[in-house]
Amino acid sequence: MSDNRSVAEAFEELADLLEITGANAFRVNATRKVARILNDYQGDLREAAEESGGLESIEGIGASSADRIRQWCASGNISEIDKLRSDVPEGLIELLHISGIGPKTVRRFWQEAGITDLQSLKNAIEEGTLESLPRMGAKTIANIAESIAFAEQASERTSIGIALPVAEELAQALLDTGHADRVEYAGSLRRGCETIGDIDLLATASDASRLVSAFTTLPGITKVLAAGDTKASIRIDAGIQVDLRIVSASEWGAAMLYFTGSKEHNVLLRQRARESKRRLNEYGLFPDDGEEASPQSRGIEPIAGSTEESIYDALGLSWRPPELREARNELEQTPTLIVDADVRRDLHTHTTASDGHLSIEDMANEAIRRGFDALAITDHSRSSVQANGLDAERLIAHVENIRRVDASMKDIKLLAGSEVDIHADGSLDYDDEILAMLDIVVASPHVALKQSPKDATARLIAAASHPHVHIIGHPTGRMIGRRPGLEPDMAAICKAAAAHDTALEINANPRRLDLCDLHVRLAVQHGVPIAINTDAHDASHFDFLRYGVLTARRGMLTAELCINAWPIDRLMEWLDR
DNA sequence: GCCGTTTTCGGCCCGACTGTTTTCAGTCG
Repeated sequence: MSDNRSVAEAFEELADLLEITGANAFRVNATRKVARILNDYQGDLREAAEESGGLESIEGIGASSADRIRQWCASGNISEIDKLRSDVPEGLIELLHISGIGPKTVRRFWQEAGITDLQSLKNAIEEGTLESLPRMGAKTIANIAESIAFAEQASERTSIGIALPVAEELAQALLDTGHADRVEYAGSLRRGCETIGDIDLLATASDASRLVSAFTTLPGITKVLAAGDTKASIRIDAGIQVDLRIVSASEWGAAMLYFTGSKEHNVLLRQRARESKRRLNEYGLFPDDGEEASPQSRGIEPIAGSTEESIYDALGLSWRPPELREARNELEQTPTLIVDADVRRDLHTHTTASDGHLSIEDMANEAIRRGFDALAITDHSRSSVQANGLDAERLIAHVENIRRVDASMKDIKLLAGSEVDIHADGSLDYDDEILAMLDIVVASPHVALKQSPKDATARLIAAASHPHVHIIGHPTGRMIGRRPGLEPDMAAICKAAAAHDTALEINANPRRLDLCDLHVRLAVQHGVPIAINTDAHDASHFDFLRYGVLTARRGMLTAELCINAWPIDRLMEWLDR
């Protein structure tokens, strides 16, 4: 694990411990914010710690957090966390992460019922000892028991590759009931996050209560968590929670803004509204007259609210693409981000020659069907034995096949390539003379993904500096939620890639999304060319493109820097260089 | 704990829903 992530986790734990001990909520929030900032931080934390005032210059990190980070850098731990750990039973932290149980409840369980972990909570529920606590009725206890059961069998977050199609189906299902006028998904899904906690749907309807009852009786529901006049939550059998909020058309923009988040972005906007004596909530942007009761409940007319644009405009900001609403560089100028339609070709795909499911012809026809002007066939190299990688002899025959099919097809340009393994030491899996005969070389790490950051950096710099390499494929080799992959000094990789005009790939497979959004941002800042490829092994895998584009947009990628979006002549020149 | 062309102290985003109360605390997003 990288230093930055380790310290971020320490601060996350500190926030949990503070919450359980009943610390000031603003202090807890500030601590969580520090954890998030450290997690996003792309610089060298140790370097910043050594520089006088280096840490304090990062917005959101004050003197005491800076001291704690320096302490961590020097000794590997933080004394306040150690102190709290000795006071608070370790098992309480996992209770905090169960839906419906918050810090106050954890604290009461601990201090008033002697509960110290999940098991003792389950025992207390079974023995009925919780009911003696105030404000702890039978229904609350039953809900907690159910949340525990759910948490024990469900994984924490869902891949965007699963959630996005489900959200689109649900939105269509609600429209099909005839009770909704408009339904769209919002939340982390709309922001294009790689994983999502739940699906947020926003709707307009002439009869909200009928839509709520239609929603809570959709097929495939395992539990209705809440059902109010304008808001309802369900859990569906895919194990995902889905929230529906029904608003009027005049509130649509404010609600979309609020429901899309991120929470931190909303806070920024609301702070900005307050600075100019206005008040932003999910019903609109209102003048702030100092009254506590909500303005919409007092019939006050909003300044803006029907569209997101109108609200940003009234706050003196330009509309912000959802992918960039993460409270990172929010005031930075937004370039025109790449869109799906900009991508004209896929430069990393497989066929039956290695571990793909379709022939060269079938892949080419699928690419034509999707409107691509070119397709690179890049089967695995010899070391990827598990993927039926090609030795030099098979590769030469395969290249001949690709060129023969290419000659027979008018509507697409086929590029004969390879996805060449990058060995642990940075050398490649084919000799230079073999590589030289290929149209395109994608070099990817597949093994030795646990090597040290130092070795990983040297390995990837060597590959990015190789004269025959065009693209570094899935640079870290991570699998989301399963393995972290390499953790190189990405800034150093970007410098090498920029110097040698080598592209870094965003592998669009939703299980990978590698580069991740923050690495894309770094690469874009270094002017590194970026490839967005699906790594398709089958026709349906071309659908992954959208996830790659969302990740690219989160990294502020423009079409200009994306080699898949260039005019074909420019690409061919670049490949030939 | 963080922050400051109003403040170095005193603020810190805002509302819906539930379950428990009988006016509201806690949780969530």
